[in-house]
Amino acid sequence: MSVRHPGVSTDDCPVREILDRVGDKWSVPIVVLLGERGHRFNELHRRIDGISQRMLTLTLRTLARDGLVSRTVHASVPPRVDYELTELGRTLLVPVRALDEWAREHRDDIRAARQRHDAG
Amino acid sequence: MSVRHPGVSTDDCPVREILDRVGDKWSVPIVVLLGERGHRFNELHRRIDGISQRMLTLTLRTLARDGLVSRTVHASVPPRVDYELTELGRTLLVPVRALDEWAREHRDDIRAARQRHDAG
DNA sequence: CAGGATCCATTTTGATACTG
DNA sequence: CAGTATCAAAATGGATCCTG
Repeated sequence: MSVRHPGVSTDDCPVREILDRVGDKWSVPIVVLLGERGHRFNELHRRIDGISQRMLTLTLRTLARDGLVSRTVHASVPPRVDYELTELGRTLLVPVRALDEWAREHRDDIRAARQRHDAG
Repeated sequence: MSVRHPGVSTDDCPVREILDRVGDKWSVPIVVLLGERGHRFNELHRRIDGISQRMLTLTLRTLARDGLVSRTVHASVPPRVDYELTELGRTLLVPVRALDEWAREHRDDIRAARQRHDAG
């Protein structure tokens, strides 16, 4: 478990590698919603407050590229595209929810720390 | 547990709030190293591959402001400053390590998905 | 409906040189 | 040793308009 002279580079720090992928502004909200159930494009657009069409497109594209989200085009008029988590994406929900739980438990601690800091 | 019409805004999504804080390029590596033991400034600088003095300073300052890291100045010549996780910071280590574990287990899956995607 | 294409503003990060 | 200060580059995100 221990290493001798552990530098932390991106290569040695897989968690940084995944934060480079889902640490952006919109990936986690998308993953969380898709964890609930599959969604269509505009459904996500409506439910994610503040996201632009552009960022929704880009983020979904990256998530699909990384194998976390699947994109299913139904040949119909009007077009219909469904997004859902892949199996890999669903495994990611576990640590994401752990982080979410931590966040809910400790957001006030962080806010309080900030206020103390900014006051003093 | 369930909500009726759950939009996802930053306010409703605490996990996004903490990713805004530790989702940057250097916070997690720093937290991980400090989770091992306390470190001095240049010790961190040496162990974190590629970080600039400036980013180390800025990131440590933010982590301290958020109450995740403590900064202890020893009045000595040459100066000595020790950084360590606060108790709050240590609790963060739990979900961060969960994410780290996920990353170690699945980084190859993501890489493979990328290659498939970029090939096809 | 589900995007694509442009252009622009902001944020984040890095390089470099200097200091108590 | 542990930072500051300044400047520039790069990544990220948003607004707006257009289309199969």
